[in-house]
Parts: sequence; structure tokens; C-alpha cells
Amino acid sequence: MSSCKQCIARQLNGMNTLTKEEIKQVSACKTTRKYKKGDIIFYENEMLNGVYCVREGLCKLVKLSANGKEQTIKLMGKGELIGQRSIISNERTNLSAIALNTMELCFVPKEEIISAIKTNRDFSFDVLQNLAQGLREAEDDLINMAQKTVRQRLAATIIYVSKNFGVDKEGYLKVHLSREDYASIVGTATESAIRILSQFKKEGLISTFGKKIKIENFKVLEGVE
Amino acid sequence: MSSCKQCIARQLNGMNTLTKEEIKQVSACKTTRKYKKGDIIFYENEMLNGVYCVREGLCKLVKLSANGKEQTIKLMGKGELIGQRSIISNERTNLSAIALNTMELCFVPKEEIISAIKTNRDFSFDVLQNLAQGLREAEDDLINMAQKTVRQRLAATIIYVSKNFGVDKEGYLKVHLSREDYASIVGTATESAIRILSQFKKEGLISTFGKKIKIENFKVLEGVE
DNA sequence: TTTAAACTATGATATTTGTCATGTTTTTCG
DNA sequence: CGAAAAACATGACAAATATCATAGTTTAAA
Repeated sequence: MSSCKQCIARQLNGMNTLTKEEIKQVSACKTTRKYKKGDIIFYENEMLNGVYCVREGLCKLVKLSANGKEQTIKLMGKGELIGQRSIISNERTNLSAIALNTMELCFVPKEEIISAIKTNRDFSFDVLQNLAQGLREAEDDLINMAQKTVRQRLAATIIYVSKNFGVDKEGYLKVHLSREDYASIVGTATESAIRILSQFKKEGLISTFGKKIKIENFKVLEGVE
Repeated sequence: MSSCKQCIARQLNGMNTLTKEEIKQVSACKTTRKYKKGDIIFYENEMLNGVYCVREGLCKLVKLSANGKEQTIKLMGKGELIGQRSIISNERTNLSAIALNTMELCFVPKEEIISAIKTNRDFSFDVLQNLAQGLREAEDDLINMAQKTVRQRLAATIIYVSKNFGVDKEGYLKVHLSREDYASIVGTATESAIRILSQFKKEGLISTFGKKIKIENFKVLEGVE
């Protein structure tokens, strides 16, 4: 059986300020679950009774709008805690979580997390900083959405995925997202995302191989207008 | 001299879980400052050495873009703490704070806040919930920006101002924002904001008297398409 | 392997929103 | 008060993006 220690040792974890005792405790009561691409981890407007720690894979947090279109708010990868915010504010989820590839998640009951927050100052402060960081990112995203063009946002998203989830030996983004996923992150129509990616190819900023994307000219891509 | 107790008694305060001792402490070392409309409380990319608690008035948190346009991220009114996030994450501000009318702010040194967070569990958890709440709001704003039309966002903003800052006896919004301010909140051109407000008037959803706005048909305004 | 489904691609067109120009009204301040 | 500045208003046009249509391509499943 896998322990949380490994995760924490690898610094992949939103819980790396827990004491050894606490880790043992969390490790003992967590349950690991597997998900396939497209699986729904939870829907919006659910009451969670725990948080999910990403051990492996990638998922998206999305909001479904009235017209059936979905907006992706955030991608969550290794070591990130999903549902933390809902647990802390004791509210229903405002977003759905959907697996983007094969995932392994550790589910930690609410009480464990809350108890750790209440008793371990370092962990509590860590969570605090984590939320503050998240808030800053959310503000930045809002600004980008308001002030940048679709083209600029798409370029920024490709760079984000490259930086956060890495590239393989040939330089292709490790994470393979569909054009629809990109559109949903950027907040545009799928056709627009496709069109702009085609433009990027023509302009030599990226190249593709099947679904895989490689950044060919980072500097220009970063500064597209 | 004014004490923090008054603010806290009136529940106007992001610090109402502090103990009596702590309040005395904060009260003792805070300094009160006055600002006029348009005054800059701080710029983006500054290192704050404390937080500002709004005792009176209203300000906006804005981001200036390359082309000189500004995006308003949030309006801050009575009892709200400004700069909290930057203090906690120990980063430079990512936004500027600008007074929208005559303001009175209490400045509380960083050390006081951090010390209170580290020693008072209730306060710490309160801040945690506050940030979680803020994060949710930021996510909602992002979704609105991505999925709603300018028209819908402007309608929502009017309703927001009405709910959060109230109306006078005649039903006019207490807070008077310029069309430019509305445009900056909604993320559009000033002319577009003006045009849409004119439409709302023609459609009988709002009425105006000088700079003052009154909601005439809440239901329809709330559900505009 | 073959067949359907999902994904990618691109053109044509419509809609939304931004920009520029110009004039009016309101506010501010010497 | 009266002039200058700021804010408001609206038309005309341009640019960005969405929508609809149609077809090629890849993927997955029977």
C-alpha cells in the first residue's frame, strides 16, 4: 500500500508541512481512487466531505453555463489539492472536476484536513499562503480575460501547459489537450481555437504531430499581439 | 481617538475574531489616514508593510494594462481589509488601490496581523475562510467575464453595487460611479458602457438623475440577455 | 478491419464590441 | 460667475469573435 510520505518526500504535496504523526494519520484514513479520462470526480453544487490530492494525472475544474458551454477555470496536476476551498468555506462546490487522462487521487476526509488546520500552525499558514497564491492567480486570469485577445490567451495557455506539465524529449507538450479543451480554458469557441492554432503553425510559432504540440518559437509566442 | 472596538462592534471588520487584548494591541498601533477621491492608496508592485482596514468610503483595486486601460478587479467598502493577500503571501502587490470617494483607512502594521494569525486560531481560520470566499468570488468573476455579454455584466454590476452598498430613500444607488468606472469593472470601452446604460434607460430597466442610478425593474435587469 | 463517432479544419457570414469623431452636458475651480 | 475640463452621449465604421455549414482526418470500438 502506498503512503502519503512518498508524495510528501517528493514535494508533490499540498500537505508537506504536516508532522510525521499527522501524515501517518492522514495516510491511514485516506482512500485512493482511480479515474479514467472523462470521468467526473465531482459535479458543481455538491457538498464534499473531503479533499482530493492528485497522485497521478491531470484534471480540469470547469463551470457549465446555461447554453451548455463549459469554462475551464484551472488545471490540476500532481500534488495539488482539489476541493480544499469548498471544505474550508464549508460551501457546495461551484465547479465540476473532470479527469483529462488516467488519474489516481487520494481522498482525505474533511475532518482530517480541518483538524490539521486547527492544530498545526505551520500547515494552517501553508494553506493560507496557498489560498492567497490561488487568489492572485485568479485575479491575473481575470485580468487576462478582460485585457487580452483570444490569440494572446491561447498563446499564454500553451506556454502555461509547457511550463507546468513539461515537454517530452522531442519537445512536445507532455499533456495532450483537445482543441475543445484549449477553447474552454481560453474562453472562446472551439473553431476559433482551431483557427488560431493553425495560424500559429503557419507563422512557425508551434508545430504539431497528431494531437501533440511543440513550441517552436517561445519568444515570439510569448509576445504575440 | 477612535478605537478598533467600534468597528468590530459594528461588525464592519475583517478582524472581529480577535480577542479583546489583541484588539487593544491593534488599536494601539494602527494609524488612521484620510484620502480624497482619486487618491492612490498604493500602486501595483509595491511591498506593503501592513494592511488597510476601510473605516469609511470606497475604493477600487485595479490593474493597469500596457495600453493604459485599467481593469477594476474589486470594490472595497466598509470593514474590508486591503492588502491582506499580499501580506500573507509576502509578495508585492499585483494591483493598485484608488479611492473612489472620501475615505478613512486604518493602517495596521504587518507584524500585528501576522502575529495575530500565528497565535489566534479563530482569527487565522477566519482569514482562511475569507480568502476561500474571495477565491470563489474571483472564480465567479472569471466565469462571468468569459461567458456573459457586456450587457449582462453591466446589469450584474449595477445589481452588485445596489446590494453591497445600498440605495437611498428615493432608491438611487448610494455609490456614484462614473461610466468609466463601470466600464473598467465590466471590462469594456467607456463608450460601450454609456451606450448600454442608455439602452437600459430606454428599456425602463433603470432611470438616472445626474450621475445617480436607480433600478426600476430589478427582475428584468437581473435576467437581461 | 471496418464503421461510426469524435476531432480537426476552413470558408462564409452574422454578431458583438471597440475605435474614432463630434457634439452636448455637467462639474470644477480660478 | 464664467471658462476650462471632465463626463456623457451618439453616429459611423472597423475589428474581433461567434456561428453555421461542410468536409477531411483521426480515433475508438464492434
